[in-house]
Amino acid sequence: MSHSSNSTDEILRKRGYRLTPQRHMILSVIQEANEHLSIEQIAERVQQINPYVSLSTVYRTLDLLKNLELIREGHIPGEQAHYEAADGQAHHHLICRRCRQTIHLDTALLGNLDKQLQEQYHFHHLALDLVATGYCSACWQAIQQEEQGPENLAEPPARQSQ
Amino acid sequence: MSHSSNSTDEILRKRGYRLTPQRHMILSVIQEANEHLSIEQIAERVQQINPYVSLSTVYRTLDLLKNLELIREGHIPGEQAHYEAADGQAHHHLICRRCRQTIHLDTALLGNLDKQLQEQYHFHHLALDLVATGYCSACWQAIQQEEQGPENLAEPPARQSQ
DNA sequence: TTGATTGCAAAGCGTTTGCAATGAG
DNA sequence: CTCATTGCAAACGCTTTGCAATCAA
Repeated sequence: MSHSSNSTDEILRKRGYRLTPQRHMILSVIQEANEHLSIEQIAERVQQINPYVSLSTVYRTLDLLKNLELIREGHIPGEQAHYEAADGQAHHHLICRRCRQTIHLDTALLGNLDKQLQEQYHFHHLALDLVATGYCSACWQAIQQEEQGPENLAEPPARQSQ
Repeated sequence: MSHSSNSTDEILRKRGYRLTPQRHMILSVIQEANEHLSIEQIAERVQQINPYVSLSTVYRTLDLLKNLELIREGHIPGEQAHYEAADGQAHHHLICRRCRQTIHLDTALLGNLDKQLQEQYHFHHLALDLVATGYCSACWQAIQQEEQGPENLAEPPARQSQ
């Protein structure tokens, strides 16, 4: 629970930026969350403290903090981008295409992939974002059912007749 | 170069859909491309053949083909979704945050990750989409330069005098 | 006839931008 | 003073939706 403050201030100043109250609030909100937050969630929480912080400022600040690598940005198709403190554990997502259930995957799953890419392509400051989609077991079963439903009820043992 | 046609037609019909000229064109365009295409690119190519195909149809068709798993959808932050034939090799992306240079990564990089997830979480029909971002070596050097550029040229051993 | 499909235009929605006002150095 | 930063409202751009017309079974 001890975060940001002066060291953050220096990081910004070194690059010619200021740690304004808005920026500080936004960063704090992200650092104090236990999960990643969407822009909407961030704005909500910030505006709970100061209702006059504008959405544009949130967007602009998120972009800045991302470039400074103080926060990480993640993406899930069909959802707003989400953000988490850069010093926390990164994680990935496994999503059911049908019910949208989302499982968080540990970064360890990808092993030393960053190092591999770094060495092979000479990229620096790598950040990985993996999204796996499929059908969870419940939905998978439901789908099977539906297929032998109304229309295609006739599906005899022997398949592939073409 | 031999694709779709009758078998595709059956896949659609089995689920109560029709293989309309529009759908066929859209799928063909994707299957005949050597790289993944954005919605815009797909619409462009389709409209080159028939200028009266509407954008909504492209969107609706893409969504349908994706659900039928005839095509795969991929995402790169800041770009439109892109599509490729489901029977081709999947691939991932390594992107430079500064110059946006994009390198295509082979699926092999992720090894048996799908199987792992399948076994551990009992998900079916898994599709993976990995996006790695960082700074390419050229940009990385450029950034280093800038940091000791115009402003912060004086970087004497002892700082923080505020 | 019935239901799927399409084109068009309008609506939606998240994000970005121009600009004047504010504030720190 | 000068330049970074902000709030506001307008502009944007991509995507979705309502609806009447069309088309296949």
